[in-house]
Amino acid sequence: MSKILSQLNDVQRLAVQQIEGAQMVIAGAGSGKTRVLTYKIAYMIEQGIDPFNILSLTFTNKAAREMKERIYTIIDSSEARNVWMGTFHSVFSRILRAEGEVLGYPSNFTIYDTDDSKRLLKAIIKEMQLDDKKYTPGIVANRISSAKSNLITAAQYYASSNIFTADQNAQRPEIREIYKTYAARCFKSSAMDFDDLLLNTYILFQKFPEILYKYQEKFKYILVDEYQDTNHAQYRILRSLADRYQNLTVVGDDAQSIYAFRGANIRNILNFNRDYPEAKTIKLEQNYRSTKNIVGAANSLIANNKGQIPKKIWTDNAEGDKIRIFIATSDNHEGKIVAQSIFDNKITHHYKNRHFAILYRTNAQSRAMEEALRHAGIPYRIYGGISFYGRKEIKDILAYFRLTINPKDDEAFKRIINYPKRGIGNTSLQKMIIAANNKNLSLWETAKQIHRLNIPLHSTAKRKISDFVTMMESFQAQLHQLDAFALAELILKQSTIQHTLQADKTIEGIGRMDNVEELLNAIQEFVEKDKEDEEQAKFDGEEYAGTLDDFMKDVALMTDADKQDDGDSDKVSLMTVHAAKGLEFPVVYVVGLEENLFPSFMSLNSRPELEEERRLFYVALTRAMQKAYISYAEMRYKWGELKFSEPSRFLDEIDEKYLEFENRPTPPSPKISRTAGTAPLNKAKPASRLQRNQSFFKGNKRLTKISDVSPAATPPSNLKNLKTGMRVKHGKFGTGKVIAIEGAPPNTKAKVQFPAVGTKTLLLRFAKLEILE
DNA sequence: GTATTATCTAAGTCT
DNA sequence: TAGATAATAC
Repeated sequence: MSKILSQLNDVQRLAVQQIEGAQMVIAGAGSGKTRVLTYKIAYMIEQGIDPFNILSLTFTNKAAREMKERIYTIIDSSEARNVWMGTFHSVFSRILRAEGEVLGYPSNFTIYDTDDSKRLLKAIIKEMQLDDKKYTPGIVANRISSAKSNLITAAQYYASSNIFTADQNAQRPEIREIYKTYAARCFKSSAMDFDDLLLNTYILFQKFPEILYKYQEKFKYILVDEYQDTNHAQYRILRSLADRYQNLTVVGDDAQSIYAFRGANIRNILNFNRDYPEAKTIKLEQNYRSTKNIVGAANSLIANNKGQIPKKIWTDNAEGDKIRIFIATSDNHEGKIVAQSIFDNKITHHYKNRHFAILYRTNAQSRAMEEALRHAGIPYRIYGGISFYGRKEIKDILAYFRLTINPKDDEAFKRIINYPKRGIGNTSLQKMIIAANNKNLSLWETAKQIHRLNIPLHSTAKRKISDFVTMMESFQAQLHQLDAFALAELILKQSTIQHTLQADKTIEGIGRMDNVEELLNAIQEFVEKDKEDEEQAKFDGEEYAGTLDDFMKDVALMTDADKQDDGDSDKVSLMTVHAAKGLEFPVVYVVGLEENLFPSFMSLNSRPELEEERRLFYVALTRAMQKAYISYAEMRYKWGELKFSEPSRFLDEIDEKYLEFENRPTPPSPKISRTAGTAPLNKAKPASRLQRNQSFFKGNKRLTKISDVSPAATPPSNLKNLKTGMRVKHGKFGTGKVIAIEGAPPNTKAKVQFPAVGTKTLLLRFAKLEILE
């Protein structure tokens, strides 16, 4: 038997050996899914299939990189580099850069990230003079995004009476206008947003059969990871690509589908056999990752979902410890408990920092964890949140790069026309925008012709604008003369960004400078790596010159997960459960298991959404190899307010035999005097499990918001008893006297007379007033 | 046009 | 709480 096959179990081997035809692998958590994919590709190459004919779509670019490396070692050859491997978005952007011309896009098109899209939408909404309460960029962006994910173009959206009616009913009839304008503006700027990468690829293949044919011939073998999370657009593209040869392997687990919110359609995996009647289905049910307790707990949890592909996940691994549940008094306390537990585990069981992960539902929860870890001297790394490329200082610099590469990029233009300050303020910019829209020009073209166009601007302003144009043109001229690093340095200097940043000696300023350094390092690394690859690239018939536009190609698609690990870093990982998909850790802490948080309050209205939350928790639990901990806090800061929370219903869904409740530590919980009657949930202190079971979930009645922290709960919010005439202390204004109280909670305001600063009206919710009586 | 201050408002997950 | 925006003063 081939060496490759001998390293697999029977079912895995079956999956690997079937090269031809359609195949669906249902891979339970920890069942060696990646192993199957990796070995299958290795095996295909070993069997003589040309790696150039293989397309492998992974969930992150990092996963692609790691898979390639593993294939190198399995087949002991560098042939693996010729496999096309990457995320849907990165692979399709590559195709669009090569072929997009027929759709009217230059190969240097910009990829707008969410931030760019929302800024543009905001500008459009403002131009159209719509009510920005009804039309928030977020809501509109979601609407447009889901349309695109379902392959509905702006024109189709506009023409559909069903959609229009739906929007009308939602009090947002203008969305079709916004979408239309938005699409036109993006096109004019030679820009695509994330969804466009899919939509346009689809259109490309539809409209140009000869191009589709070319890629069908190229990708005779297609493998897709995390198939349960593909959306309609991805589904349709795959279908057309695989149509000719039907050699399509999809791997996934319906129990781990957690991306419905961005259009993932679980039916894709459920209907695979209908789409490909000849397809073989293979189920990987043995879990190699986790202990019996963890697998058992996860199984008992997920059993609460309906309508799954039936499967029985089991394991041969050791029994392991029961899952321990920590009950904390507050979010900060939760952080301390987790940090303490990590500390203990390190000492007693000799774990390294990198063996731990802390998983949470929302990014905001990371703060309490960070603080506690910092305090305990435990190094950590946060994935996600505001990613590196999302930082303002980085985005500003990237905007220079973008405008250098694609001068039509209006969002980049707006970002940097007055950064660093060069005296072209908002008024001038607005005038330019109006002129640009009237003449149907990009802002760049408008700026270039600023002297010729009839724009009511002062001549000084015009001169400053043309200075800016001259500077940018000098960068553009260097684009293919200098390598990325040299040009980046030049831009930083000439634009005076470097100078501006260096002048800022505050801690944040230094931090920003550090980030810029890091960006430069990344560019430097890229240039060097590119030089190494140059030979190979030439062989591929591509031009890899290590220039800035090369560097920028993938930046927008880069996520934190894709970032190279900074060497031998031994750090605890902090991330959302979503970000943890596909990863595993010896010890996992899942924190914040509270109603309205996990499951999220957004999901409580419908069964499908609740089930998705449950799958999410399932994903979280199954990341753990040896030990899993779950925690929740009885009180948590939300929206700047301390709120009571309830243990998550999911805790009760796990079979109790897998759980072990920590003795409730008894720190001096603040004395709580609940006002009678105001608390519909009379169980702020979930003292016993029994009590919780009886009370917290009755039918599917949505829980009343638990917002009324009673007056005595915390000193800063001890303000319900505030009366006129009282003396209070304010952090900034000093002591003063209350002269009036107005408004109803939560918007109660107090008028306070401060001897030092005069009368102030303060929102009690925010002002930290202290009563001095 | 810009710097500073006050006020508002958002907080779900991601390519 | 923190970041964004509006209002204000310069």
